[in-house]
Amino acid sequence: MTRTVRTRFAPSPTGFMHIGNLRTALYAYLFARKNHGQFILRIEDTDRERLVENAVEAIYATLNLAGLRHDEGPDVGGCCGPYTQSERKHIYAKYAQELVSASHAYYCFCTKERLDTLTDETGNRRYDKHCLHLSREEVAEKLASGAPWVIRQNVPQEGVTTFSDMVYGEISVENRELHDNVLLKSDGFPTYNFANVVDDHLMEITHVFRGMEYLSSTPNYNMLYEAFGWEIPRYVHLPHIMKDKQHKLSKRHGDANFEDFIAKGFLPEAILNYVALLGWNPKTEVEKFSLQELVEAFDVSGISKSSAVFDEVKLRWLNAQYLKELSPQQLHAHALATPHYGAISTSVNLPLLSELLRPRISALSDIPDAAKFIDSFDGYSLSLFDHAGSKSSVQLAKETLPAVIAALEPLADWSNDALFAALEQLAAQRDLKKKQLLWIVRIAVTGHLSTPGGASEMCVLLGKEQAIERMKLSLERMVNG
RNA sequence: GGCCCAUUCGUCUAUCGGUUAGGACGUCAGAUUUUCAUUCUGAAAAGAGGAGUUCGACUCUCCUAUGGGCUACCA
Repeated sequence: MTRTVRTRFAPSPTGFMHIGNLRTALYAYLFARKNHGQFILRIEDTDRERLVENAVEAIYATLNLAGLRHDEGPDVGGCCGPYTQSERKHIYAKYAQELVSASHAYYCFCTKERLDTLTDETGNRRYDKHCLHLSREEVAEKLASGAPWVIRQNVPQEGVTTFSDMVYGEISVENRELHDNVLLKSDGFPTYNFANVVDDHLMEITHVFRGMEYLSSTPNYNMLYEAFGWEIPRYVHLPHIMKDKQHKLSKRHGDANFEDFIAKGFLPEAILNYVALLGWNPKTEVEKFSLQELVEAFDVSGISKSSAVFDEVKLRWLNAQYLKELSPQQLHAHALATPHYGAISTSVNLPLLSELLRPRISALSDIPDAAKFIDSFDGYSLSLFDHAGSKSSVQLAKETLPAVIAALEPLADWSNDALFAALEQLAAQRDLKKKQLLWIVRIAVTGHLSTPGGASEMCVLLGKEQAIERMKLSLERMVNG
């Protein structure tokens, strides 16, 4: 009988959520959901020096934003709590003792100075099992004297350990390459190596999803499982997400965390979708997946072994796909909720602006640039009127603009249709190509090469008064210039 | 240095011994268009190198190169 699938996401609260972590969480979540299992959140706060305030809250917030609901965790409880490692300190101590009793671990009293002498010429340090050979009496004596101690794993130095990973397959390591890792630190907290094994077992984790940096230490974990007589979980090691071919995505280099991308105006579902595809292929040509669709499509066999470079350009494309599917009202709501509408003067029809912007931006942060013409109009370069594609020029603009103003000023109906009809008619009258005239009007009214819509749309957006005024100003500059 | 892992278009990837090596983003060129954008069509673009195994290798094996990871009382 197979056990219920249980996966976990076990971040340390050392800052915000970076993209690699998010993907690990995603895969663990997808796998659990796909297999009707449980997804557990565990906080690994055993390194007291690296704790960052509010980092736990940030983890909850991010998971929530991403829609990765956990079934068990510090905030929601569950059968196998507590889910914060610092609250489980006594548990690790107990299990460490158990290992000591069975000679799978031992007390070590070596000082940092002694340890430093163990560093070889290549800069490597390898513990020499010095304290393993202490007699029971000597250990008791040192313990009683209050000397600082740690508990180390007693790794056999002969033989080979082989394990199987669901992504990387069979991997073998010579035991003599393995170290007597510290299990329990002198502050009484467990190391990651130890806490992980104990917790994953106690929390009945069946599938361990984690970065491939743990591949080399997996034999150590397995020896621990074996020493306890516990069932070894299935491993799913994940390739790294890279900034470029050489460098891992790291928060130290600035970007690359989920919150930043949200702030830049990417939709959570687009980020998740993109990240899911980095290192995993769904075996179809479809690229757009909702979270639910990812759950259905997810399969470990599609995870690749090699690392993937994070490509923001493709993320932008995917995000644009999501943006286009939003209704104008939805996009408007999104835009208003971000700082990107902050700088835009309220003199224009903002909902209309949102609608015009929708097919033209790939992230909400594109808005300020796209809407710049609204608040910066003076002093644009008149050479914008010169455009070969539409056979337009400053000279032509100078000749035509008075007629445009004359035609539009009396217009009572300032709708897009009415404006477009009027301009079309004017073009015919003056024997101009529609394109020529529209180019002139659009530039005259916006002063920008690229705008979120055509001439008539820009007139509607700005409103009659401002549109006419801008045309007059543009004309004035041409005449005087 | 030692050990572990990886290597297909610029990027993400498909191919799990026999394909004109496919798709997507990006790029470029055309078409449509009320600018820009969207949309549509098309093009350029790849198996790190070398030995094997095989009738036949991108695919299997080995070597080399390159890149990454581990080698902490960090996770």
